[in-house]
Amino acid sequence: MTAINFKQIEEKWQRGWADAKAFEAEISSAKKFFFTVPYPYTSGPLHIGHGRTYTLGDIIARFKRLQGYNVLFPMAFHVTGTPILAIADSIARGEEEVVARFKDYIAIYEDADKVDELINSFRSAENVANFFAARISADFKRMGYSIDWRRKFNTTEPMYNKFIEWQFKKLYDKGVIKKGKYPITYSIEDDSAVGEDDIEGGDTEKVAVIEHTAIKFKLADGSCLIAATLRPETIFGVTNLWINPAASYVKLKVGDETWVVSKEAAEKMGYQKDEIAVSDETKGSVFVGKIVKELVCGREVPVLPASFVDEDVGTGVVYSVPAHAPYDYIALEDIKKSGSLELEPIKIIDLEGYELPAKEICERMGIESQMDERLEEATKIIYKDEFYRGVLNEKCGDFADVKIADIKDEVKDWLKRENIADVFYETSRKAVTRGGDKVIVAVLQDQWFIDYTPEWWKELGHKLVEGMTFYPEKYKTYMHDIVDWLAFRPCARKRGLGTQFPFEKGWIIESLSDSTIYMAMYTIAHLLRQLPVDALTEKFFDFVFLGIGDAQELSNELNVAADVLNRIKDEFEYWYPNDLRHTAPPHLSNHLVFFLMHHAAIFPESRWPRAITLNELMIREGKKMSKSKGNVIPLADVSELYGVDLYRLYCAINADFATVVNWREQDTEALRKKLNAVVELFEDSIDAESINEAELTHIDRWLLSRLYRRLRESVELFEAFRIREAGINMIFNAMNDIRYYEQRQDKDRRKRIVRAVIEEWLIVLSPIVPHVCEEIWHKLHESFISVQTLPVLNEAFIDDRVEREEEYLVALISDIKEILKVARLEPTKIYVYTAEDWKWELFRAIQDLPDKDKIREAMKLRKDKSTVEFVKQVMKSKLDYFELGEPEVIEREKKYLAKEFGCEIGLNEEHDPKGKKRFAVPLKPAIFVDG
RNA sequence: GCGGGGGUAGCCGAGCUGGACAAAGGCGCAGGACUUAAGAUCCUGUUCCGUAGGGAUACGUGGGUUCGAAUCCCUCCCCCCGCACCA
Repeated sequence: MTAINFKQIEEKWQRGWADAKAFEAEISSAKKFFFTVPYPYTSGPLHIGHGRTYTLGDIIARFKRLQGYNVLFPMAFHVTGTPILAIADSIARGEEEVVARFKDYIAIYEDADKVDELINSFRSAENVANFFAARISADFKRMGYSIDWRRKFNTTEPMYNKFIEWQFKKLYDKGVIKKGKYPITYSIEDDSAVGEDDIEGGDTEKVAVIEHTAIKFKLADGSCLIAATLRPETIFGVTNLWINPAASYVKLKVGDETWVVSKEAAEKMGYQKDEIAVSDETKGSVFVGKIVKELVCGREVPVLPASFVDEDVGTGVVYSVPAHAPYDYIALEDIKKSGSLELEPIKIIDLEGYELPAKEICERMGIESQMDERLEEATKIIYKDEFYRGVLNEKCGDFADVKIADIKDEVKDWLKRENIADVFYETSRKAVTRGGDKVIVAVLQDQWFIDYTPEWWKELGHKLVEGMTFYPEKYKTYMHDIVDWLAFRPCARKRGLGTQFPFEKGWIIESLSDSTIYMAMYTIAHLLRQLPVDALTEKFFDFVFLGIGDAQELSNELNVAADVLNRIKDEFEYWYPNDLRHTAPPHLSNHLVFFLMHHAAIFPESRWPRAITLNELMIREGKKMSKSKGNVIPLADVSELYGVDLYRLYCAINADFATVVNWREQDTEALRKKLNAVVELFEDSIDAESINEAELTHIDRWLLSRLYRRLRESVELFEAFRIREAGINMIFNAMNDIRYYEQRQDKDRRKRIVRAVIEEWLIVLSPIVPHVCEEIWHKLHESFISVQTLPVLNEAFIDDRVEREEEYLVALISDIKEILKVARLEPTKIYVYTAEDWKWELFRAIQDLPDKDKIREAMKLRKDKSTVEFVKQVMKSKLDYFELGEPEVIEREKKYLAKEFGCEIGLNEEHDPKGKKRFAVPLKPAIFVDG
């Protein structure tokens, strides 16, 4: 027997499929199945984790093909957005880390001598995108995915731009494209918004926009010192303000008020507020010693100096609550040490376990200096504790006796209403762009949004979700929640690759908003290429997608033949809607919900998506895969390292959709052995002489029954997307059946039995491991297994009786073994006693009765003490009733039993020295061992 | 915080619409078969007790519901994930 060269057959059949155009889908009279997975973003190589989703997708597509569907499984590439641009910019700037990373990426695919030239070309975003798009499509071909590549496109192509414009016009007409204010992370230097990809370390440590409350404290001259805080509820406990004497402060004209904040804060505010004027720069020391009035209770408090105040965080002014803020407490102690100041903390929060929380936490942690880094930690502990467990006390007016967690927002809103406070946005941490410029928060005054809040839209969304199938099912409820939660979403940006926003110059459509109904493009992409871009007008898409307008009129207008227009429309109408979208749960609250909502808004119900399946992610050796950990295996290396079919099998079998797959080297080895065993079994059996029904023995029939049953179950499992169970059934369980058979029979005969089911087996298995199945199939047939339809399984061979007889035998053997083990006997003869007829009769009569009635009914039928004992035994043994000619079965298998135990077997003989016979119940014979 | 998921034998991991569950499968470990040997493969065992097919104890913790709970309800402890404009 020759071992299969996996790599060689992968290439052979992939070429074969491509040459035969096996997966190019055309309109036909057959029932269609339009299947999509998300197009990959082409900013780098894909790894085995990404591969899981695409692989399971391909398995589903292949299975649907077996079911006789005309399957369309297309693919495209996502290019729009900022990351690719950010990468190209970084490389153009010569950022070492990025350059090194992309050199590594190139080296995955290309020879070392080409790397420098290619990395040079990566200064252009387009080249980055094209390079990876080409490599990823090669990867996908190497994974054996059954994709129709003719419909490939990318999201920066002119025809795609036209399509997106159309989509936005439809939404605009519905009145959901709106303008409004919105805080974003922003670079002053670049004069533009910055995303996670633009920020230094943004992928590992996110930068969020945090809303601070900026509270006004009135100086004698009428101007206000503005102190920013995350804990506005503590305003009741303020004892003083802190200011950094060395830092610069400025006056700020805001409306008819004058504010004093740090110079840095003033600059930030310039990006958050309309029309403010800056003047009068001074040092913080100028304010030290002044008295300000807090506007809640009207108390007067002093401004004191503090070195911990950072002019570049918040407003550079902090109000002090020494009872509850460790920083404030320590700073106040310092001041007291050096002077004669009479300030005592004002306690406003009751917290179990503390008298004065800030004081006690510092004492417990041994913190004494303003510069102690542990102050940060102390602050976190107190903040959290007080937030969840703390209650505002009687000093807090209307807010007293309420938990902080429940009152915080109300206090904030009240302060704003009373014009005591304003909003100031700050980044969650200090951050710079990859180019080294400071990241601040800016408030865009005219951001474009999609407004998902209209009632009509929510209703349609829920209706759509309700009518869909989700697997795993739990995601349906979850999706309803997401539809409710979805509100306003910015849909355009100033920067990035993408389609021009049609309603205002200078904006690009944001890259998730341009990926919502793109499945529709697959149906017609290959045909649109033959048309001039100018022809792709709003009316054109209205005609194709919505059936609005007349082909002839449109033909005249666009100068495109009417039959071409009709052909395009037919193609769309044949394939749409999307029957199944397979993806991963992280997409639920963004891409998927937009996908659903936009379909609901734009298309009629008949074009709404039908089903969504989702698989969890993949980790490796128990850890998350990430480029920073360096534990990523590129998809491109799978064939070389493992073999594609092994990888596919692992994805299919290792975990259900809802479970994270753990890629473990040790497990891949175990699975490799298993796959090899299956392949060997097929190869070994394929040439065996066929067997005809008359020749079949009991155990032959048993194996056939098992295998056919497994295949039938597997098909059902596939249909329910339970691919893992289907795979286990056809690989592990079936192999166990065969091993068992080989123990009972000889190997040569096994070959003939396997030969009888081999074609069906291969077909059902082929979605998971298409290459090896194709290889073996071709020893019998010319055609591709990948385009077969499911066999009609020979149900007649699925035989309950045969299987139960075998179960009976297995149970008997295991009982005998148990006895031999416990009694430590070397048997000389084993006596088996089957239940007498009267027991069987009673057994049948009482099997369906509830336990409590069994004895009474049995006694009615047979008045004898032994009846009671027998019924008790039956109840205890919990036997499942079925008819079986016990003596016949044992008689038939006497030889096998004798061989198994190496001694003679006596069946229902008189010899019964220990009186075991009376213990026999139906389906559980009594046993006596001589030895 | 809001929302979601989870804790199962030495390890990974199924089961979780309550009963046949001492709990699938894999790995590991032990013994055996095969082999000159190694590897591969196959068989047996892998909580405790038991000289007759049985019993006891077990599925994070502590309670509860039930004739019966890994599975349902509650307490507590611990772990993981998402929270938006970003692909």
